[in-house]
Amino acid sequence: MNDEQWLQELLKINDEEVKLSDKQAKILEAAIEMFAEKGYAATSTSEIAKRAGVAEGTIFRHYKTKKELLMAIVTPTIMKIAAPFLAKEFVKEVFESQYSSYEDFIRALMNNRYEFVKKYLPMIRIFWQETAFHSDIKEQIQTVFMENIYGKFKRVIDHFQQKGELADLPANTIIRMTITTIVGFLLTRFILLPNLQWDDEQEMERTIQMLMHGLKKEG
Amino acid sequence: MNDEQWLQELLKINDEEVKLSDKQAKILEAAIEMFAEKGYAATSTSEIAKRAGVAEGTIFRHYKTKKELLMAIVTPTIMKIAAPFLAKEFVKEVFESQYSSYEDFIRALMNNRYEFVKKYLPMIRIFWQETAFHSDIKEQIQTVFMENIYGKFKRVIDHFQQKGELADLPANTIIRMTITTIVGFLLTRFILLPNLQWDDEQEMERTIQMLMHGLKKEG
DNA sequence: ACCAAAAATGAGTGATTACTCACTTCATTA
DNA sequence: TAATGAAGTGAGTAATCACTCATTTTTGGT
Repeated sequence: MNDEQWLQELLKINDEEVKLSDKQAKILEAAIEMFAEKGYAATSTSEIAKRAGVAEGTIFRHYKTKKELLMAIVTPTIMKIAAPFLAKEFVKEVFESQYSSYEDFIRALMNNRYEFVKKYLPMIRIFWQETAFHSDIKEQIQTVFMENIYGKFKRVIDHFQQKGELADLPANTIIRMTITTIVGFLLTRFILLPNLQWDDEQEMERTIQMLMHGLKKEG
Repeated sequence: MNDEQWLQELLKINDEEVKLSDKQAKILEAAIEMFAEKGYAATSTSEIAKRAGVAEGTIFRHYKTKKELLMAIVTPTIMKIAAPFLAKEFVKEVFESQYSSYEDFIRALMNNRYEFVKKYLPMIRIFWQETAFHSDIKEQIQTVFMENIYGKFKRVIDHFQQKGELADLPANTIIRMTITTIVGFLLTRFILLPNLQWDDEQEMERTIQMLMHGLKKEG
């Protein structure tokens, strides 16, 4: 995958192709790098222009404001973060064929999001950092979660509770604990303590085991 | 507790009393509020001065740079975050009397940190946000963790593993999962989704139960 | 009441900020 | 190849930035 393909893949929503001129791609790349490193507020448009090898005016030809540049990066990425839940056949696949247990489902989810975070780490950094300051980003995330993730996640949990695999805790609690555990691992692994020696496969399997023992039905 | 007492309590290290003039306290209060709301980089010293009801020059009489003002807030707070582990008798108390099980220990720890986060929420926000950008803050946290927390935490886990209460996972893994679970709950509760209707006591107990089932020795 | 030291002030500093705009260069198609 | 619109440019703008310093005000000891 060449330098621009990954950007195009990240930025396209609903398979709409994104036309990016050479300079535009350079601007986005530079902005992603610098926002991730120093944060949005501490990064100046002149720095972005310099790193992108572009005149400062060129940035404002494509994006009316600096904030609009941030949102152009952030908005499509929210969809990619939610990706595993977006497919129409998602629930059906979980129930009928692909995953015979909640454990398998969690394992697939974790592996999938592990690869995603690894690949788009700078983007994740930007979220981690800027969500706190921009309430509109936070709202977008919450909207996507409620409209695309929550309902499907709940049905998966109902399903495995009825099968007697999961404890009779409220679905909200199980969702929270599952996400917290997965996100907690990924953030620790890639952002908080990336320099430790990690045996990723083993640590993920242990994490899954601890989550499953914690959530399984007793008896 | 009046307006300045909580600040003095937060900022003192090793029980050294902190002398804070009226204006100085106002500056710190204003800075904490604004850094928490908008972030360090997006907060100007003139805004801080205005909110503190103080001339801008006064800030720089007490703190040579804006960064020094940030560190004056952050450094003592790191100690408070680590507080439960700092007492000399800590390990002894855990082993001999106070906690008869890892579950009791975790419950006490979680309740303690719950009250702390609730009380000093703006400070926690500042950490959550600025650790990403200031490597010196991150290093301070890691140093305090390694020197004051890690060793004691490990001994507690060794102890309860020998008693057969905890699974034979590596101590590092158990520490990571325990902290991730507690921090995950507190951040979700107070920062990510503070507006949900939380039954704190019940949700904390569920969280502890899931963690303990996840970590207990099988058999 | 007096004075010296400490604290507080706010106008002023040069640097940097996000953003504009008149202009040039490039790409496409007639 | 000439025409046209889009893409790109960079000097220029007012506003704001962190920080300074000469001056004034407050404080505490006698």
